[in-house]
Amino acid sequence: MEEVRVRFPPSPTGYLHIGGARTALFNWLYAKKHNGKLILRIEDTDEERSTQASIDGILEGLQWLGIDWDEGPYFQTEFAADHITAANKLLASGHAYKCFCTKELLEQKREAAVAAKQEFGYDGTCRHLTAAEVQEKESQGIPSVIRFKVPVRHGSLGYDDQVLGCIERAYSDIEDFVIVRSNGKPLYLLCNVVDDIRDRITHVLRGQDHMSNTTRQVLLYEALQAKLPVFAHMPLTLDLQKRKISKRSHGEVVAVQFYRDNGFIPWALCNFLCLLGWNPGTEQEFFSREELVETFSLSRISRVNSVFNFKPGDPKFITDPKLIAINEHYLRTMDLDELGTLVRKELEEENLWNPAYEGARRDWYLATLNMIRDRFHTLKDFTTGGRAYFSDEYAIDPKPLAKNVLKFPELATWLPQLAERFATLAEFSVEETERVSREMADELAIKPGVLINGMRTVLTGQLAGPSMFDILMTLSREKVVARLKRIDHLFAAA
RNA sequence: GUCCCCAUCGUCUAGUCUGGUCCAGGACACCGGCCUUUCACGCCGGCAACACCGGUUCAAAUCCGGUUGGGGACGCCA
Repeated sequence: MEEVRVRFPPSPTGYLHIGGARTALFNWLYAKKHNGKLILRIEDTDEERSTQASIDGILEGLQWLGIDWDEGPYFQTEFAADHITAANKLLASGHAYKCFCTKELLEQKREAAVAAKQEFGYDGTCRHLTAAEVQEKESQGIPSVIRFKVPVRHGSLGYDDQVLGCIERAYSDIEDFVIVRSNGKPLYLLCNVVDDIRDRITHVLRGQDHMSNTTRQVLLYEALQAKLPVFAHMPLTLDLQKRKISKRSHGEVVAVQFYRDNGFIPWALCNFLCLLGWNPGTEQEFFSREELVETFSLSRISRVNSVFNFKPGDPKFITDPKLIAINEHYLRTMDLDELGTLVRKELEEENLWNPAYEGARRDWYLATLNMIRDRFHTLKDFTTGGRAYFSDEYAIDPKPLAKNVLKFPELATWLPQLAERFATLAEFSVEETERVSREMADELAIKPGVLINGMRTVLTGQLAGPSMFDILMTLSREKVVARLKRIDHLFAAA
């Protein structure tokens, strides 16, 4: 059987956004599923807008997501000769012609047509120029573009889309399109096809915004006498206003980098993205890589555009709530060693990493992550809300400080007294610490919660957290006693 | 103006091809309860949708037609 070869061809004119990432992911999944190859091709033929920063951003984004490619990255501009050769071939075979209409004139005509609410396609002015007329214009030095000559046929052109079914369009509705600029540089429609032919691409999986390109490119394949790949157009991702998402209008939240910078787990993003416009036909929503590769199929891609549920300025959700929920799910269920590696990066960035966490304190490190991960949302929480587990320098959140500590001024003496009892305990265990804590609350005739919650806030800086006595064990007797004793400043400041 | 695609809870979606098992299932979010030293997790429960109008049929979310709505494309961008 023919090898499956798919490609992801971003144009380096901006950062990798979630729509592009999803396209890459679907292609990657399809390649993996069929033991095929994914080709990465940077389509940099727009010299004015392509940037190196964008290329770097796209590559980094894909790598971070874990989407690897088998060939490339190829750069489209490096194959300019192929594109020119193909254009000349089309010219020679009568499938294309030189057009001398100026950009300005065309724009004028178009504007007039729009104003008059008329059709505004190319009118075919240069389509029927004789060889002599062409020669004369060229001798006068008039610049020209090369246009594809759409065949005059009755009926319509169709192709079988793997997602949408049979797509048809009347030949008469397709206008002659430019394939080479007047400066000799070939355009996307042509380059893309020439490269796909050269790269032996068997399946073209891209967004529905390319549908009209596909119709024209089918013509190109035919004229170039190349075998047509299989096409599949996936639905677009829109915002709540049903607008196409773009970094310009939506900001960082649609950029893949945003998720890396905000502590998201790469695979959680992939898992979320795959559910946007695709489903397995079962009620399964979480997939390992292997499961997703196994389950993925083009036939289950939706035909309906999906909405990225992001509300700008929402204080509770920095992005689509479902994406956050998926991230939380992986945070608390993923393999501890893997989590350890991800959290290590976060700790290192904040100078909280201790090499012993990979050695003597490995068990402590993983057990601590396991204890605190249940109520975290992102990897960032390990260095913010979880900071007190890794450093003695941590801030006390003002809200719990007021509610759990300052509200009971007596804690200024109670907590150091409790520390003293901990210090002299024969056995520093969950049971014993709880016993003496409750015992002391009894003696003082107060609710145990006063001591427990006060302790929590002093020891972790937080309003809430894991079971208090587990925290005690994790922190160690020394730290607990020390932290509970030096609390004068908390009251002094207030 | 022309062409193409689409239409189920607030959002992601199952069900549409192969009409009846769907007074429409799951997830997220939201609300309530249980658990509990806190907050989460977890568990249990609740709210919430077939765009509209016609037609076909014993029977329509499902088939057909129309309307409306949304999206995409119409570049010497990709």
